[in-house]
This record gives sequence, C-alpha cells and structure tokens, in this order.
Amino acid sequence: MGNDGSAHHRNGAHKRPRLEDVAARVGLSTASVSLVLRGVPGPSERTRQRVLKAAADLGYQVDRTASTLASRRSRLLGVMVDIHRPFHAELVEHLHTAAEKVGYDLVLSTQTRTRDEHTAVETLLAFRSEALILLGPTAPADTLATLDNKAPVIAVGRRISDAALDVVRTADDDGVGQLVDHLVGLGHREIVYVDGGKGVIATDRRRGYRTAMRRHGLDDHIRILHGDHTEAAGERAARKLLEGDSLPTAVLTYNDPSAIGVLAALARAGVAVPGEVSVAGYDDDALSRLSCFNLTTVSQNAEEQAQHAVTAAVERLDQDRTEPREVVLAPRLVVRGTTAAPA
Amino acid sequence: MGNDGSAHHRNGAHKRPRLEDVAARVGLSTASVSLVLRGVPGPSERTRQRVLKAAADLGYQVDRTASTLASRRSRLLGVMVDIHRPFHAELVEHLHTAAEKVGYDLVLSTQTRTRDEHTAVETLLAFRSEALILLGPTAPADTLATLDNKAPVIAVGRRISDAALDVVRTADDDGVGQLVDHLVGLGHREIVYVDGGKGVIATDRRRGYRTAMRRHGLDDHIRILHGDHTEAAGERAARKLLEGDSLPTAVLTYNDPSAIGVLAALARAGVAVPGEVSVAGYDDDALSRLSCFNLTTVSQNAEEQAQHAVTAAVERLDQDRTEPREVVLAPRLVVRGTTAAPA
DNA sequence: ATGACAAATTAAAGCGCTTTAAGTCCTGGT
DNA sequence: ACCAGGACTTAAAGCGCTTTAATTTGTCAT
Repeated sequence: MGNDGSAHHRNGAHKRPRLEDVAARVGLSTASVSLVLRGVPGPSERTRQRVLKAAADLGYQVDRTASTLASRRSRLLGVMVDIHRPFHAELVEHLHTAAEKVGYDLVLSTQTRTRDEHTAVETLLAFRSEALILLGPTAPADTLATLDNKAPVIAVGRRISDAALDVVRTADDDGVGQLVDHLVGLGHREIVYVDGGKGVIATDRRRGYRTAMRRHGLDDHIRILHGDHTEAAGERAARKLLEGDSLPTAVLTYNDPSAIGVLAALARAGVAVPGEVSVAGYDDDALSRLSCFNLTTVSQNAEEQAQHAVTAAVERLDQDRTEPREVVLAPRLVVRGTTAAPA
Repeated sequence: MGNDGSAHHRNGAHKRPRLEDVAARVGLSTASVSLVLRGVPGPSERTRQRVLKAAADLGYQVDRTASTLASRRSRLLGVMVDIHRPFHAELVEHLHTAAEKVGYDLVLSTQTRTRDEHTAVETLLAFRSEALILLGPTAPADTLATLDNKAPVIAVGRRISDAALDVVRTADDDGVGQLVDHLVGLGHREIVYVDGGKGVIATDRRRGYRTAMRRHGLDDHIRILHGDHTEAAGERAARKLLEGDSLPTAVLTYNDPSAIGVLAALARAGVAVPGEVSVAGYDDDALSRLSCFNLTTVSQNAEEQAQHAVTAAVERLDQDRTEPREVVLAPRLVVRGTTAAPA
C-alpha cells in the first residue's frame, strides 16, 4: 500500500493550489478570498466560513513570494547568525517568539568558515528582509552604517562606536565587574584575569576587570594573562600560573571554554577547585552547566536581548523611529560550584 | 561627519533599484538587462559590460521574490534544522557549499522548544522551497510521505522504514560495532552499553552493540543499562555500575553527553580512565574534542552527508529521478584518550 | 541595391498575490 | 416607488521580474 499517488511532483500532477483555485471553489473573487485569509474585516461571516473551509480542503497555503511582491511588504526580519555558536541558537529561539508576537517572520542566514558576513547579509536582503538583526557582527562600523541605508540594522551583542545604528547588548564590563564583586565578597584579593585577545568584547571585559579591581582598592593585584577565546588558551594560562611561586586565589576568564581549560589544567596539577582556587567563566554556555564543570559564570539573558532587538526593528519599521538607540542590558551573575571563599 | 544621508529608509528617499532603473540607465529593455544579469547567452559583449557596470553603479541586487514568481522556480532548498544541535551546524555549513556548487540557495528554518517541526516546514514551503532537507526529523513516516507530495523530502540522519523517501544517514549500528571491535581488539570483554532510550537512532545503536558483541562471541557479556541522551543519564548509569560488585572494563554510551556523564561519575569515584575503565561516546561532539575529555567516539562525517543530501535533491529536481533512494554512509571511529587496553 | 539569415534586442504576457476604486445589493426611511 | 447609505463583493491595476515570440539590426553573398 501507499505507493500510488506519491512522488509525482514532476509530472505537473498537482501544483500547489492558488488563491484562484480557492475562489473558484466557492464561486467568489480572489479579492474576497484574499481578504478572508488575511483576516481583513469586510467579508460576511458566511463567506468567511466557506472560504476557510475551501482553503483547508485544498490545503491552500499562501505564497509568500507573491504576497510580498504584491503588498510591497515582506514582514520579514533577516537574522544573521553564526550557527556554530550556542548562544546564537538561544537568541534565535527567542527572536522567533518575539517576532511572531508582532506579526513578523524570521529568515535566517548563517555565516560559517566558508561563508562570510557579507554573503549572509546579501542573502537576507535578497529575501527582502525589512530589517536586519545581526548577531555578533564583526564588520566595521562604517560598513554596517552603509548597510543601514538599505534596511534598518540592529546589531546584537557588540558595542558599535560612532555609528548611528541600533545596538542591543549586555554590559560586558559590568558582567566581569559582578564576578569580581562576587569573589571579593567571598574574601578573594588575588584575582587573575585571563584575557580574550583583541576585539571589542574582549576589550570591554578586560576593562570591566580592571575597573572593578580598582574599585575594590586592589590595583596592585591586577594581573592579566594573555589568552583568547579557546580552551587551549585557558590551559596555557593556567600552566603559566602553576609555574609561578604562588597561585592566585581566583581566576576569571574571558569566556567559558577558556575557563574549562583552566579547570582542566588545574585538575591535572591536582589543584582543588574551588578549594584552593576559584574559577569563573563568562557566557553561561551549555558547557558551563554540565555537572562535571558546574562553572560559575555570567549569563547574557538571551530572551531579553531578543525581545529588545525585535522591538527596535518594529519601531523602525512601523513607528518610524529614526533616532538610533542603544540598549544596554545588565548581565546576570550565575553562581555555581567553582567559586567559594578562599582557604 | 557621517550623519547625513543615513537612516532615511522611511521617507521613500531611495527605494532599492529595479531592473527598470538599470535598463533606463543604459537605454535598453529590462529583458536585455535580465538576460545579462543571469548570464544567459544572447546579449553582445558590449551590452554585457555596460549593463554590468550600470548594475554595479546602482548597487542593483535582484529581488528574489520577483524572480521566483516570474520564473516559477525558487532554486531554493529548504533546510529544517535544530539550531541547538552542534552537529546540525556542521551539516548546514557543508550544505551551503554543496548547494552553491549546483546553483541552489538554502533557506533555513529551525525547530526549537517553542516551534515544532510542522511550523518549521510550513515556513520552508511558504518560501517556495523546491525540496526539503530535514535534519533529524522526528515526524512519523507517513507524515513525511505526505509532505513528500508537496516537495521532495530528503531525511538526513534517521532511518525511515516503509516510506518512499530519500534518506541520507550513517549506519548507527555499524558505528557502535566499530567501537566494540576497537575495544575487543584492545582486549576488552566486559563491555557495557548505556542505552539512549526509545527512538530509531537509539534502537539502531543498541542493536549494533548487541550484534557486535555476539559476533565476538561475547553474548554472555551483553549488558545494557537504561539511559537517554543526557549527561545525567550517563551519571546515573555510572553510579549504578559503581554500586555493583565489579566494574566492567569498558563503557559505551548512546552519545557523547552521556559519556561525559559517565566520565564525571567515574572521576568522582576515583576510577581511572582509561586505566581502570575505558569509555567511549558517539557523535564526535565539540564536547568530546575538549582536551579535558578527549573522548573516543564515532564521527558521522557531516560533509559527506550534506553532499549526498544535496545531490539527492538535485536528482529529484533536475534529473527527474523518481525512485526513492537511501544512502547509508559508514561512520568513522575516532580514537582518542579514553580507551586503552584493560589493566 | 537586395534578400537571406544570424545576431541582438524587445514587447508583452504572465507569475500569484494585494489593494483601491468601483460596483452591486439590500435595508429602511420618506 | 425611490433614494441614501451601509454591507459586501469584485474588476483591474500593479509588484519586479522572466520568458517567449516577434521585431529590429547587422552581415554578406548575390
């Protein structure tokens, strides 16, 4: 059974039903059917019911391309993501619900190792995205500004200086500051920071560390180790620490993978965490939640960022806001098992 | 500087240029411009150059919606992913390059906790995807078969019985078999398997374990512990093992997170890996590559799967293949540091 | 010059929908 | 009866492109 009538796509057997087919079925014009299907007031209740039924019977589904063309609106928000980043996955999830609430749809385009930001964005524009939500864009500010002329750009997760763009991000310096506060509150003074290299975000986090240490009068304890965004960097930094005379009582890192690296190196050297040394990361990766790490970290609140990004887009599109706006959210400290009072 | 001329989207300042604008600029018809821009032979070389230049000057970019409508082809492959799964990210990356090579574009739609497969697929259809590449679909076979009537469906990563669908997957049973072979080759006999619960994939892997054990005459050593796809399941299983009289010499798990759970529980109990017990996972997650785990596992070869999926789609669309085809690839054993000869 | 034929170009008809202006049909008041 | 006005419905003009058939232009042999 079940081998008849399937896989006949090619032979023009049945193309997808059009508005006209539905209209013919109920003996009305396509205009009426369109009205009903879009929920526009006008058609009588009886007509509504008949059209809805006919559409359902035929399995009618509106053709986005046609309706976009006709209405001159796609009601589409283009989202550029890096599909390899778990945090982006979370953002996308919330972007979907936020967008749906205001009647927009999302079209995703990802950058990868072999597909750059530019390509990803072009794709979004080719789909007639009305606004562009860029997650963690790395393009220079003026490139983004140019892009903004084609469609409102909302940059998420990164500070952009000197560009009249909408930006939604968390205060990275504040996040690291919260970590420092947390550790100092526990009694730590020798708190080392493993850096994240160049890049706006790394810069902000580094500054956050410096500022917070100074605020606590720990200027003399400021110590920054070279690093990047990888686990390997964390390991290297930890080994460097282990070579020294005495260990600090706490290590902060640029991000979670780096913290995992620190954790691994310390474990290998038999250093107890958090017994002898406290460790904390940043980003609240899925990684950090693994019970074997149970890493204290900082969460960026994806939901809130997504919500603000969509709101920003809608304000641009439907409420003709024209002034750029920067939304800076406070990150949230997530205390888990790798931080404790010093011995 | 730089505040004039930006953010004027709203005031109808300059809409995106149309074919007609380019045509007007070079004094030709839109037909010619269209021909040139699509690389269709016909226009003279001189015309070609002039059109190309004009298009570049105006920053013209074709409007996909219009051209899809007019040509009755979208040249779009709809890809349903679960954006939270790292492996899907890898697949998407390779799907992009594979699709580009054959002149297709990808449109992505993700399922999430709040957005089910059905919604994701409807979105793909609304964009007029010509074929649907579904990564790890969970819908029942007949649902997929129905869908296949609207557009060719290629299911990736999951076995589908009794449906005339294209399927691309790796042989899960073979993968686990390779792990068993590897361990037996090292001298192991007491090899336990931590199950992945219900689901086609879990079933296949379990069977692979059973079959391989029998093949090695280890029928009496077959032991399957209850589990699922989570780290927590691995931990529970390991604790159960630790409660027993004697530990097995090796533990295989349904997937990598579960193996990580096993690793964590063993570490906590002071059991050396791979000294006392060897452990292996499945999937070659980014997780398993972390140096602190360095987990022996099985890789699914994303690139090859992506390539086959795109090929399958193209065969359906452009070479009117109508017979369904199942491509079963051999997974690849990845030996890392958690497996060794038993003590 | 002239006609034949190839090369280059274009007019015009859609694609499947939305939208606006223009109907059509009732109802009820006068 | 007749008309105003409201409630529905629809004809028709696109949206920005592709594509086919037809037209124009150019080239050459006669």
